[in-house]
Amino acid sequence: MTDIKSGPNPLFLREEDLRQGIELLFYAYRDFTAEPDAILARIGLGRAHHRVVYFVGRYPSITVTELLSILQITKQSLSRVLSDLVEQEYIAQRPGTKDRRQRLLTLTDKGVELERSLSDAQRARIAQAYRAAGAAAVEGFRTVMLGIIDAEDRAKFPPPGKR
Amino acid sequence: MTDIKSGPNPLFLREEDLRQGIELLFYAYRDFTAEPDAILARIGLGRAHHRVVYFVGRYPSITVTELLSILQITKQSLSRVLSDLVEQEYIAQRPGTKDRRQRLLTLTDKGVELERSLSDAQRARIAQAYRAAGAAAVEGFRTVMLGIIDAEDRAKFPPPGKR
DNA sequence: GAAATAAGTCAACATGACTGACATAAAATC
DNA sequence: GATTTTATGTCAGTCATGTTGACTTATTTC
Repeated sequence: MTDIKSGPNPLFLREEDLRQGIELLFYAYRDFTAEPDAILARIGLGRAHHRVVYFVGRYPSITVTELLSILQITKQSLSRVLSDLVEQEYIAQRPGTKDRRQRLLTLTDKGVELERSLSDAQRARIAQAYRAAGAAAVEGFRTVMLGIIDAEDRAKFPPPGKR
Repeated sequence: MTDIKSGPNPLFLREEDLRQGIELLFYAYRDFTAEPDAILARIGLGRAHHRVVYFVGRYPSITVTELLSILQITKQSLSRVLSDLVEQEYIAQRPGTKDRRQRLLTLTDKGVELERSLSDAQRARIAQAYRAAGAAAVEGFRTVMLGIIDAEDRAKFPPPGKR
C-alpha cells in the first residue's frame, strides 16, 4: 500500500481487481470443462473418469495412493471410477515389482485414444489462448497460476529453463 | 513446427506446454475452491450455494434467467439452492417493476456477510498471487484467461483502461 | 512376530447436476 | 381481445460424484 503506480498495479489491489480474478477462474474453468464433459456424456462416463485417465496418462505406472493425493478425493470415490475404467479396458493394472502390494496403473491403447480425444479440445483451447496472448503473457499466466496453487504442488511445474 | 526459438515460445507449442496449461487450471481450481468448500460444509451448504451468493452479490437485482445463463445449469438445479438461500434469508426476492414476472434477487445483510466470508479466502489467495507475480504477470494472466473463456463472455471483463 | 502400509470392499448418505412434464402469471404479439 | 411467448416455479425420478465408517487382505517394514 505504499507505492501507487498507474495502470493495473497489483500492489494496490482493488476489490474489483480481486473480483475479476475470481471470475476469470470461474468462467475459464466452466468453459474449459464443457467440451470434454459433452464427449464423456455420450459414452456414459463423467468428469471424474476424465481426471483419472488424464493423470494415468500423465504419470504412467502411477500408484493408487499417488493418484489419490493428486485428486484429493477418497479411496472409495476413486474406486468406483477406476473400476469402471479397468472393466472397460481403458486402464490396465499390474503389481509393482519392488512393492507387490501396489497396483501400477497404465493406459491401454484404448485408454490412450480416449485420453487424447478428451484432452484434445482442452489442448486446442489452451493453444489458441497462448498463441493469441503471446509468449510474455503466457509466462505471466504461469506465474500467477503458480501463486494460486498451494505451495506443495508448485514443484510439479518446473521453470521454463528446466523444461 | 518451423521456427524453434529458445524459451517459452507459444508459436511453437509443445505437447508438454499444453499439458502444463491443463494442469495449471486443474490444480489452481482445486485449491481455489477448497477453502470456501470447507466453510460451506460447516453450515450445511455447498459450492452451488456459494456460486449463487457470489453472483447475486456481483449483480444486485439479477433475474433468475440471467443467473441461469451465467451458471449454465438448469432451472431445476438452481431452484433447489436458491430456495435454500431464500428460506434461510441469505437472499431476498422482489418482483421486477418493469416486468412483474421477474423475481429480482438481492443479498440480505446476512447474505452479504456470508458472501464475504466465503470469498475472503479466495480474494486473499488471488491478492497474494498477484502481489507475488507483479503487474506485468497479472496482465498476462488476464490475457490468457480471457483467451480460454468463450468469446461470448469476454465482454464481462473490460480492459484495464476502462476499469 | 507385530505394526504399518497399499489396496479394495460394503453400506449408507449428501450434493448437485440432469430430463420430462406441467402450472401460473404477466408481457408481447397478432 | 385472443393467442402466443416468456419468466418463474414445481413435482417426480435419475445419475454422477463426492462423503464417512467399518472392515479385509496382502505385503512390507520394524
